[in-house]
Amino acid sequence: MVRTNSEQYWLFKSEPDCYSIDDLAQAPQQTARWDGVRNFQARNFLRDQVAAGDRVFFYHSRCKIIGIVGTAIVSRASYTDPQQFDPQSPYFDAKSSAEAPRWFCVDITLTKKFAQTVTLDQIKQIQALDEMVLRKQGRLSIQPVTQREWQTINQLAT
DNA sequence: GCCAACGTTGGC
DNA sequence: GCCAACGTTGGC
Repeated sequence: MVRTNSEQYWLFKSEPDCYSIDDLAQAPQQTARWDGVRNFQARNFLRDQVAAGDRVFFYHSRCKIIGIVGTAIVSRASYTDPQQFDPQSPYFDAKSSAEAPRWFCVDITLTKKFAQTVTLDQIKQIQALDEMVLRKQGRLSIQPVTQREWQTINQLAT
């Protein structure tokens, strides 16, 4: 994938028991570090593609109401995830070093919490969303979204 | 909480 | 560099 000048769209997954959109809403400046990503494909997106100004769907997984719960904007482009160097952290990685860091993070800022979740059930029923990465690669926690998918889901949310 | 799918690790 | 074993994700 080639980086273009225009903003790009992403979907970030989180288990709400771990970190929910309400946690983001209550964070200082409604901004949080999106860290702890420990999957190489997701890491590559974070490190190489996600840019400041890109738009993000906030997705709740492994919970009662699964789906997209709101939107955020990338407020800081990728930097090394400090938790990989902290032996106390669950995200510590002994194989990583300052010279060759393995893991990256970005900051996101809340832009909108949807009045109602756009549920996975809904997404599955809409033909325009058949090609979403979400539908094809269930386990990828950072994934690209097309402009058409972005618009379709935003329309559903209003 | 189960378990299928799939990513990662490590012995060979 | 293959692939079995293992660990994790995430919908149900």
